[in-house]
Amino acid sequence: MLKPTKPDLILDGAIAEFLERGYAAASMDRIAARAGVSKATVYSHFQSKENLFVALIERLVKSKFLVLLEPGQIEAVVDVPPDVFLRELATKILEQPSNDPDLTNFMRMVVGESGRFPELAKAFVSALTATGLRSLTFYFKACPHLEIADPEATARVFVGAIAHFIITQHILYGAEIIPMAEERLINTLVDLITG
Amino acid sequence: MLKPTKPDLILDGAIAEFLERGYAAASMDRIAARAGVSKATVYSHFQSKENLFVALIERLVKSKFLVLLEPGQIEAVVDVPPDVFLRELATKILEQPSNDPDLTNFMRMVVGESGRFPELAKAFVSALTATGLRSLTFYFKACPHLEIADPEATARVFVGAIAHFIITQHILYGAEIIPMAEERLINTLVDLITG
DNA sequence: GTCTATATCGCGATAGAC
DNA sequence: GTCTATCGCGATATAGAC
Repeated sequence: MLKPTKPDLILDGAIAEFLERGYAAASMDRIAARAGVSKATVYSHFQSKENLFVALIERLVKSKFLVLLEPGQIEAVVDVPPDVFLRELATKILEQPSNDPDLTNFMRMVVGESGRFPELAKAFVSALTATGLRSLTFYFKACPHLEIADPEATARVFVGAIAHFIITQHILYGAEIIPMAEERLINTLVDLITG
Repeated sequence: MLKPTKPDLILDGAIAEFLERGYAAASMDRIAARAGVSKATVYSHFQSKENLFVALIERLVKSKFLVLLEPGQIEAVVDVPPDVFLRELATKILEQPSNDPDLTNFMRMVVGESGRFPELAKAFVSALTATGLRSLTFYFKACPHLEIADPEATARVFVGAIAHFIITQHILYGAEIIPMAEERLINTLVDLITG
């Protein structure tokens, strides 16, 4: 499509503005300017700043950052050795912040606004965390020779260790304070789970 | 002391305001009102909103939330069985959000403002995450019969799994979407590490 | 539908009396 | 040191022409 619709232009401008400044500091004037439309046009499509923000985050949750773990990916690889599969999975997740720098600011905003926008936080958990945990739990159950007593809790440990590593190292700039090679985390995690 | 100083009154008011609304939406008028002083008095002690915010977060990082893991605590218990010790440690950390509800909003704010206040994020990582990891790494090294190949990375897994559980369940309201008893995480984590 | 122009308000920060 | 009163600005949101 050569001519994107105005709402799409507005949402694109809003992404940049909100991700850069956060909800409260984002300006509807700047969003309109970035989109190349007037402020009145923004308000004719989204009735308020809060409406625009909610529509935006829901769009981001549903489309842009859903690639992390697609349900179909895991079921197809039950024949690969578990340590190889888990190592690849961990590597792929840890690469995400480098592949899409927006992801870092997006997580900052979801966490930062979770107290004032609980529904958005829940949408994030449902779409990303819950989906990933469900897939990984399914995989652990499908690998009976791993003898995992509690597949669901084991998935929490795996995802939690990796997600917190990303939060600490990249989002909170811990890489400059307590650096650690990703391989060490991956090796330790895979060894713990596959024995 | 019967009469708290003005700066302390101001900081107390600022805590509530910033934790409730976040940096950008916090109002210097409301902070002054909460502290029971005039706005000019606030500016005479802290030259700007940003200065006040930085002073506040540094105070919170250094004092209020440092109780999580004191360095002296771990060294004294090398004779307790590791599984018992790790279980108690995990339980204590997981209880923190209930013991101090401010902790939840504090973590929301540190993560949410980390892009615009990187130094505060680093102060948080240095004071809390790094301290906790250092203590736990020391403990793992002092338990040679656990045969931990990489104590530092193992500490990351332990702390990361628990911290991410808190973030998902409490900060992002995941408890309503993907509930899980804390015991299951603790059991799984301790079993993985102590074999 | 989209624009320009404006209404209304609260913000961070300060001047000046006491 | 602390107050009252205020400045200048940019915010969200809207009215009305086209």
